[in-house]
Amino acid sequence: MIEKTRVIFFGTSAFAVPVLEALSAVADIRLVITRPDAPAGRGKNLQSSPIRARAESLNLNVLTPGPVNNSDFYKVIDNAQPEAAVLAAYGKILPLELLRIPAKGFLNVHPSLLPRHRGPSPISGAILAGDAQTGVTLILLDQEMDHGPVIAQRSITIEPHEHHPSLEQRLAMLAAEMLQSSLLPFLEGRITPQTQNHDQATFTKLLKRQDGLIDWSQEAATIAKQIRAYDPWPGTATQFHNQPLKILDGRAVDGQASEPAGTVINHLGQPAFVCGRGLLTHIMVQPANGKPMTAADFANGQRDFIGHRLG
RNA sequence: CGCGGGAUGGAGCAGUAGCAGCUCGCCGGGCUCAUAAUCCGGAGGUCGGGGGUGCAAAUCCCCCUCCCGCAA
Repeated sequence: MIEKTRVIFFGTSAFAVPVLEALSAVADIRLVITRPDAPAGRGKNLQSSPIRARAESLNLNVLTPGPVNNSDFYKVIDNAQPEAAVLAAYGKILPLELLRIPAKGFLNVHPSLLPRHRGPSPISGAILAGDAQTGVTLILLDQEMDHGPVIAQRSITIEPHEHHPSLEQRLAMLAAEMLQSSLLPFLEGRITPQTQNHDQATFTKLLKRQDGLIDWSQEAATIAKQIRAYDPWPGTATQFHNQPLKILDGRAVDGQASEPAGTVINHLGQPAFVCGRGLLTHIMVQPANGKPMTAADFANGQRDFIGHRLG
């Protein structure tokens, strides 16, 4: 039996889980590096990363270092004698000294069609941009973010009303398939990485809670894309009676209204929100202490909802 | 012990001790070429569960279960 390639895996979020599983089938994973447990959720209990949970169930060695830019950590990595490393949604920038340790380099799974949507929120970036297609790119890491040469790339179609979670899940599956089919050919030298066309690079930024506050003066189409891109983080919300009101879904339609942007109006018997241009319809909301519901249901209990101007 | 809100007909909500209500939906009927229209009538609730106090509890006290917002 042939010895499997020794690799180290870096990853944190749920997107990385199928990738880890695929990797475990084709390589000898000596170490899994993920971010430390952190207080999270109601009650502020310590919570493991999805990768930590899955790696432990696969009986893999897991490390959860805080800072990774120190010689002690480099030594640990070096001692594992990795031929290559794979990184997927880890959440931290790795120092160049670390990238140099594995002889075959660090492979990075990035959920966009690089050089488009480099950076920390590529999936949201593709939805926000209104792209018809996105995909997964397997690259080698170099000193710049999402900048290295391309080993493999495949695209998929973004469905018309698709939200982030669905797209992320499909991209994760694609990423897992790609890693499984490309890793060995790359390590055996049968794939030559191709330099990216840096002139066409676009960049995404880290999403903050503030990004999820809806500006009703924007076009309905823009707001609808935000709703889909920011689900579930940071989410999209507005204010109603000084309470947050999450907007979970909505569709942009053409239409004019005399009311100012942010006003809730009756449109064909359903609540609709007036935007800078067009209307938002087919709305799902979630009030501060309630479950998700249609805007029509919400309006039944909040008699002043229609006609109210959201903030 | 991070902070906080909630559970009331099928859905969404009001109701701080004295006959359980509102909007929507549903069923039947009227009007109508038609409906996101409108009119008339009707069904549907042991008020999350258990215990306590009261002449009387959805409402006050104690315990339990479930759900959610903020924060990360």
